[in-house]
Amino acid sequence: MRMSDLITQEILRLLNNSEMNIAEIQRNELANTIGCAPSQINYVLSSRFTPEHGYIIESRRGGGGYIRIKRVVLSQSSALMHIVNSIGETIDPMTTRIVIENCLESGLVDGKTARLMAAAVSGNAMQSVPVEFRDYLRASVLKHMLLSLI
Amino acid sequence: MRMSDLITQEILRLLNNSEMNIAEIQRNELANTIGCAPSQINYVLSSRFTPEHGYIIESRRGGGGYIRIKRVVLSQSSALMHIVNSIGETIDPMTTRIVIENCLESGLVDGKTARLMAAAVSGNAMQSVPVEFRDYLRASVLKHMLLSLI
DNA sequence: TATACACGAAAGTCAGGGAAAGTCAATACC
DNA sequence: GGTATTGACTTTCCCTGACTTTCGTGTATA
Repeated sequence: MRMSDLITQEILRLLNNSEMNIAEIQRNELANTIGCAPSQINYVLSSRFTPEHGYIIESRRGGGGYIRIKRVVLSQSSALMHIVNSIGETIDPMTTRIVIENCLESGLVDGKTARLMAAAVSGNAMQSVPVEFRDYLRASVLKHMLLSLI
Repeated sequence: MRMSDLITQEILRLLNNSEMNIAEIQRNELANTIGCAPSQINYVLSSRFTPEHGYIIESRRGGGGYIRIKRVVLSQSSALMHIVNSIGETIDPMTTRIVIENCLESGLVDGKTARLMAAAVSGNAMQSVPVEFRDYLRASVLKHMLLSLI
């Protein structure tokens, strides 16, 4: 069995044992008990516990540091997932506006959130990057924001 | 639990017990009851109770000395304006995190909004633009989002 | 009486070390 | 060719101890 699978298994076990769908680990400790390099943990987290997979990671360095893995429970948020998946590599301002308006109308987000997202991907906000990057950037930022709502 | 967390907790407790949002401590005494080096108190104050975080510190040395921590309460819009103005042309991920956490702790934004903003300016979201633009972009996007809340 | 000075009791500063997580490029394994 | 794995290096955060600065007070002296 592969190391990455062992690590994945262990994290899932912790998540299942938790009422709150939260697993908190110490990187070096876990790496030790499993017997792998600490950085391997990062690899597993960044390849299998991404927001796209329905997980949120937060961490802290230094003494008493930790890594916290939250599993997101899919309910009506699968609608958001659907929207996220429908957004490609790039998105133009017009389509962006439509996506946000749809979210608002379908009640997935409230007015305040919609305005916030619109502000984040507005033309004004993106003037500091060259035109050729903007559609990529807009897609990426929009997707990350939508995922954060899950 | 980390010492810095204990100290933080105790100061917050004192602040919450105070009508005036003022906590007054004696450094050596607090260090003693908690069981840490006195200078550790300074560390906590300078890392978690800064003006950026919405606190003002004043102190006095010598016999009968003290440290006074004041929590500043601003109106929401002026506080947001203040934060926006304090953000320059560029902002690095670290400072960004502090700004957003600050907004959260001071109640300017709720948890959901904080997560949304963090997602919008996360490193992951910005991978599609070259490194040299990211700090400019982050500043711009963050400011636009904050302004949209007013 | 008034001034100066000494001394102790606080808080402040800073360099340094240790503990943890993050990053990345190179390599190994399907 | 893509996925795993590692190790070296970096960054962030925590904590301490030695030393410095500031303040109040008591005391000696002109």
